[in-house]
Amino acid sequence: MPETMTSADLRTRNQVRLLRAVHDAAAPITRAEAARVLGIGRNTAAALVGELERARLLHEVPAEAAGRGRPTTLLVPHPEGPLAFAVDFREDTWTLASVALGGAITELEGGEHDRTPRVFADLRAAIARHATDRLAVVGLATSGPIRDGHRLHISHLGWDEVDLAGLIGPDWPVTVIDNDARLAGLAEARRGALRGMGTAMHFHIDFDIGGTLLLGGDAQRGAHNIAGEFGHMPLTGSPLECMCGARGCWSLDVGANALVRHFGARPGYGEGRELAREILRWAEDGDAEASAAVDANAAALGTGLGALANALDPQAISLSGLGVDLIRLRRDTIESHCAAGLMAFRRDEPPQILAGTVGDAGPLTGAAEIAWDAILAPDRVKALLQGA
Amino acid sequence: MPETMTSADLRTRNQVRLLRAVHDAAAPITRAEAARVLGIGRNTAAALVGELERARLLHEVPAEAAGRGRPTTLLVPHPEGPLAFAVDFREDTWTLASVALGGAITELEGGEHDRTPRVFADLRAAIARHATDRLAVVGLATSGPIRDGHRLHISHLGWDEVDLAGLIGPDWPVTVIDNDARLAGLAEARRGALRGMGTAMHFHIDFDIGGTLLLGGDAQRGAHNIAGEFGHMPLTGSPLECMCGARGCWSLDVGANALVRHFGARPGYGEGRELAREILRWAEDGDAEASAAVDANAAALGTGLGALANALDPQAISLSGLGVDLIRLRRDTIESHCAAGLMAFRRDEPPQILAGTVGDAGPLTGAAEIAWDAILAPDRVKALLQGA
DNA sequence: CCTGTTATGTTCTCACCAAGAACAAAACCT
DNA sequence: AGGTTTTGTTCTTGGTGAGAACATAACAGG
Repeated sequence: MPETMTSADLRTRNQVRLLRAVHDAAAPITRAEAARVLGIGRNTAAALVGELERARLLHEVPAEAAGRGRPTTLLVPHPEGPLAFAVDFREDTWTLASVALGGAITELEGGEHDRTPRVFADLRAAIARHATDRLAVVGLATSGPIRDGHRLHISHLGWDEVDLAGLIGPDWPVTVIDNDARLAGLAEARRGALRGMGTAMHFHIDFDIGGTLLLGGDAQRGAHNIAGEFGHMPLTGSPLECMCGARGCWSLDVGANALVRHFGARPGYGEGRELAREILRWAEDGDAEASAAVDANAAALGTGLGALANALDPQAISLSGLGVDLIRLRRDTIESHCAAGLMAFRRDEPPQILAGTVGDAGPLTGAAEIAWDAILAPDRVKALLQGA
Repeated sequence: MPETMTSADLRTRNQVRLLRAVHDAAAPITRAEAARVLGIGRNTAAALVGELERARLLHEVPAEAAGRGRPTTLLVPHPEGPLAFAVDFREDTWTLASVALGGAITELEGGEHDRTPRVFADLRAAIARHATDRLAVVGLATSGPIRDGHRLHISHLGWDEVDLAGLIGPDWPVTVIDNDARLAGLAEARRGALRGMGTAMHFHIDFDIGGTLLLGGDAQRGAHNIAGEFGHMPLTGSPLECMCGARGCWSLDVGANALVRHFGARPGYGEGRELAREILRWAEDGDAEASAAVDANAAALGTGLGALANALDPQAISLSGLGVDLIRLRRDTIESHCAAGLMAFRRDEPPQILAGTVGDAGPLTGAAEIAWDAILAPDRVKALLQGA
């Protein structure tokens, strides 16, 4: 919302709030319910919805009566309304999906790629194959930090400061981009295990640890858009040098690389992920060596979480990727090491440690969220309303 | 601002914005200037100011003409308008000050105390001595975490979970309270070295390290109001056990306790602070032993800052307390160790490390800010306007 | 000293907004 | 079948900021 507000902006503001209420709700809400939630009168709600319907942003369908009272309507996405596309761009695959208001995801297409920036041309082509005039914004999840929003750095693809302006050109639809770990956290905050929490954290554990601090349902980005490298803090006393250039990083003790290193394999960004999964399976089957590796991983994970909880005081911490397995296999180890790292006075109220509920769809879901954030920006909604 | 807004709330919103513009400005602004800043018309500004003047929130005084054009008025605090009182409650002294809109501080009284919660009765009495009906809100800075906003824990006074409800009773004026390190950071963000920065951090280095993450000019509080214990993360590999209950805390290597420990003195919360200052002086005078202690302190400080910058990506980091001396004496050591702890790709754009400019007045200034935040809350402003 | 320029204050009209009251409608309950 | 409950609809009303037109008070320059 623009700082300055005229009485006309007030209307836009309430319409955005209404759209957000529809988008954020777990299930479709009725018009009367929306009026109650927003604290506005039924008459005003009717007027707002009417305009939004004409602008093809909302659609009213009869709601089956529930109890007494005159039947109302359900607020659902307009069948000809704007759509967000979401792209989950991974190590060697990508997925393109279409996402309606409310967050319903329809997978459109997937593909593999050759790990070169040429893949962006493929993505553009895939988007073009499915795009209609309903496509409003593309949200893209990628790994690696995206400095200042356009300088992409994906170390395991060997992409060093690739300029997104050269990849996402003027022929693209409006595109917003962020990194996968942050978007996975955003997805948990908006639609998953962290919903409704004022202060929370999320960590995605893959080769190493990426994460984000979530405040009021929004992911923090930092001054240069590269916040969230919690894995590169020296929290567990490792003596090793990290690929990132620092020493003793938490990620050296947690994640696929750390698991693999326990088995003497040289950690890197090749088959490490498969081997790590195997190690987890071996540990589950009782293999002693594998169990020790998983124990160490879980312990280091817990230690780091405790340290971070001291500093940032999250209500809960959710995990995705290998973190889900570690919770399943070693919750006690994680929690006891977390508690040991907590300041004593915090131990009676430790952060909840949760497995993410959005799961593998985290980056895609998060990408959809930032795309819809862009669509539901006041200025854009205002333009859509005026155009109609 | 309430989520729900009627057209009347719009007026309040703009009046709050106007008051904030006056409060936040470095120097008094004119009415025409305020209109430009807020993006409203001169007519609207005149109406808003008129109501605020009647409500004794603002006062207009003729501005000496600067260049051409019809002379305008300066917006200054109303001579009979509300005042905030700010209290800086320290280890064994306290200071009470009165703060007008705009942030001008008038020290009223100071005192010593016996380190027992009885001091709160003294504070209440001091406030009563100076209070008039202009007193609106008291802001109080204390050390130690304040869990859930009311459970006070000051380890070096031996206060363990003292309930503020028993100390700040219903006979007190409206009082807001927060801890000194966080408020010092808030002061830097609002009126000091961090002004205008979207993401920044502040650390107050005393016996140990307290700090806060500052986002958009506001200090983060966490889920239980106990965020900011950055000093209790194991960032520098210390093998020692910390008084907090964890192990290896950063604070074991940085701050007065760490300096004192270098000299074989048992760190605690007694004369440590004086000895630490002496060590700094000896180091300045060239004493080798003291220099080594200061070197180690500065190195550990830098290492920790680098780690935190990886995670949170602040634009700048400001320091207060001993941190100011460490910057003065060992900026290079701090910066080189910070750089070594940074991920390599961050090193060409490291966080600025700044000495705080609010200085010793940080907690008091921050306490005044949270008090004025409470006064300038939309609901309160609305009530004041209606009462007039 | 007079006149034009410039920035601001002031007044008035206007489009717009949400609240609220009163009434209508459509379901359920007994 | 009639009362109850919830929501939709309509109309009036008080309030808000924008914008245009004009007034005012300083300065600058001849």
